[in-house]
Amino acid sequence: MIFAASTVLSLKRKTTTVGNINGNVPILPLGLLPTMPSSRATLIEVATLAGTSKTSVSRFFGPERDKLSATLQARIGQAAHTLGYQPNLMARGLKGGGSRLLGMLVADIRNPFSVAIVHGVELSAHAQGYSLIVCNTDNDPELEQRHLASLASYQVEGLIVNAAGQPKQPLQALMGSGVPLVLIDREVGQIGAEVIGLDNALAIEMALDHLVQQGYRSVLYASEPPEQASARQERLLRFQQRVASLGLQSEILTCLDERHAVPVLHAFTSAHRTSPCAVLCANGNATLAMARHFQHLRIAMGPVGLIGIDEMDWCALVPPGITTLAQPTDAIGHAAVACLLNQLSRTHPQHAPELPGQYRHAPSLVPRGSTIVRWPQKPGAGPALE
Amino acid sequence: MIFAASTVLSLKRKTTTVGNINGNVPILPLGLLPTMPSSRATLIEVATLAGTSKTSVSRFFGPERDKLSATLQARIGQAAHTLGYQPNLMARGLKGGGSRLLGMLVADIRNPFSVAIVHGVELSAHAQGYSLIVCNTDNDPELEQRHLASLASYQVEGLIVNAAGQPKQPLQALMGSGVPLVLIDREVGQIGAEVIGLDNALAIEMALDHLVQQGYRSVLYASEPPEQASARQERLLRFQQRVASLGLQSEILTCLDERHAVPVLHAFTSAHRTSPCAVLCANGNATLAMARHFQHLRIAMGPVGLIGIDEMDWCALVPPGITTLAQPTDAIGHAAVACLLNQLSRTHPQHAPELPGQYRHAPSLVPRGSTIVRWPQKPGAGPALE
DNA sequence: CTGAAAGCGCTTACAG
DNA sequence: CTGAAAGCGCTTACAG
Repeated sequence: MIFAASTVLSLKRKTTTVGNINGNVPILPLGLLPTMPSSRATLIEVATLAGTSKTSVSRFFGPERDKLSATLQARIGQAAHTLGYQPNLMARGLKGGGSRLLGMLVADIRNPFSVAIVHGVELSAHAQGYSLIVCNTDNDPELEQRHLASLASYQVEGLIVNAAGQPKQPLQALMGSGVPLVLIDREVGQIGAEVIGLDNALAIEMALDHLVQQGYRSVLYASEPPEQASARQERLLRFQQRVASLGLQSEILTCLDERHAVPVLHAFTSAHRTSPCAVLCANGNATLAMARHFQHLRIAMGPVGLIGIDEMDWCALVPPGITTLAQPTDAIGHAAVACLLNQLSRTHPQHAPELPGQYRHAPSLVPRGSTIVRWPQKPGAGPALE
Repeated sequence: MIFAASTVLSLKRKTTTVGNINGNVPILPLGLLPTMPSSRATLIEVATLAGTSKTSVSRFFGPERDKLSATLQARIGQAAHTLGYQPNLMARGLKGGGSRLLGMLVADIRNPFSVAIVHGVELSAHAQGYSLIVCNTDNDPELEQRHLASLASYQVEGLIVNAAGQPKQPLQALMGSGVPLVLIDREVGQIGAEVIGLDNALAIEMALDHLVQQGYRSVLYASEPPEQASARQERLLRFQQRVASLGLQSEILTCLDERHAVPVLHAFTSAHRTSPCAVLCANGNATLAMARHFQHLRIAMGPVGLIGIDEMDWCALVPPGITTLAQPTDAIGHAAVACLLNQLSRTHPQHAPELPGQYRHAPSLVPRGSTIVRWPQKPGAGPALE
């Protein structure tokens, strides 16, 4: 009888045929396919094949296609097709046709929220005929500077920045040379660019109102260190204001490391046995960390409330479900692109000036078991800690 | 009384007037900063300021910098600095210096596994001086074709493709025109490009060995539909082989929708009350779906085993913790870039030919409560359903 | 060690 | 409606 021989990993890994294949790269059939074009077709080849000029071919692929006669259009289309021609966007960008590239700087690509925003931006950008270079800065200000320089090198037509540090100089330089800029979620100094993101004040209000409605009377606010990130600052500030005006007891935790946070959480819940207390997490990372700490301390969610900004796909899975405020990430991404293109349209008035959407977006409350409890009959009694 | 209002940040930021600001975009101070360069500096301006030729400036920013005298280098460096010069990579790419751009196609950017791979690729690419254009295809073959065309337009020097469909034609065309290509996780026809990813056979073996060791005697395999995705096929195939040779009872589920999967899961666990049974999930999506179904049916994890390929940050959070096989995503991303650059070095022998790492990577088992159970004393008895 | 010149693939006035 | 020509910012033989 096998009595839980846990953790015995038998990675026999011997010759599963799939060993490490070093050095010896298989030879690719590159030179072996003489029928393949050895390099991409160019404008001039299309022109020659179609029996016309470069100018006309260029027009065919630009906004002036209508000015070509039907027959010419047909010939060019035919030639381009048989050659598999794709305009070289780098060359186009060089001459003034615009690179049709947008750059995006993301502070932490492994954050699901960031990814959701990138996804929204990408959808919107592609819908407008732009491609997107995404650079992840891993919250490293130095790397951020390098990426910014690199994006400038690629002649991006616009920049969407979720700042890691405060790259005020480089951004100002870019704006000075006419590159439209929008910020996502975080401000950078007084740089005069639009910041698009969550309506942070509203989110905090919604969270606190919900907690109050559910009967919680004291709140521990859990956030990563707020310096440098304006969204965190806005949320924390509003929390402080609101908690005061609601007459709630409160405490603030700005370091989520287990060593620091677990004792704080423990002390907080212990101190508030006489009336229901809850934890409000400033973002997804905080929610993840605090959920772990709840588990570590075997604190039951619900009896001690837990609510967090940012919805994640596992929030419903952790019993009894974690209440969240979901950010409208697609809308935010869309607004960022719209705002960018709107700026672009000042320079290139041929594009219709799109209305930028709103800049501060309302979250939506997703109530779950972690904040929904039937308190014991006796009013004023502490939460059942089952 | 405010209980420990620690860390009171006085973020004055007073007008938190974060309402919906519609239409009315604030005017940017673009024209108001006459000291700013109205556009990016060019090679020729640097040359003029440094009192030298374009050629020398170009050399200064290329691999031939050493060939310039120390004084000339100093002068050029100085001039470039004061002008804030950044080489225009699009122009460089045009002439033959290489675009220094890599393209990456991702089937589903919202999948944490994909994001982790992108992150690894990005790290590695930047370390080698390349930038990365990431295009997400949302598993849409048509969109995939468009993105491929678009990447070609940007003259990427190499392509990393996590295929959504079977874009054999376009990829072959690209390879034909000399663009290095590596595939991630999924094959595309018999296209002759390296596939980099998990050692799927090994992963399945490790999962089954672990389950057997833990005393489970029958296994339900849960996967998204395997057509089109070679990794899914490889995993499924190995499961079938292995389960046969181990003499396990098994069942296969290839539709994870609640309507379809929940009854199957219910029937499976009901049919195997007499000996411990477990569910093996083919990837992170499957794990998420099946965890939901467990919850829906109130099946206790552990007594009914649950193990999945792909580690996710919440797996430890769902009690009693979900056992996973973590993919070494950074290594996979790194291998992809190395393989690409290795191909590139054939064409440009000045680069040292890097050794490609291995192509099939071993996962690592992360054992948790969902597969670790102390079975009841009586051997042969069913799992305790607490 | 340094530079004049040609050319990468495209766009855009300018002229028919 | 169509095309010849100049030029975008850079690199790279080729000559000194």
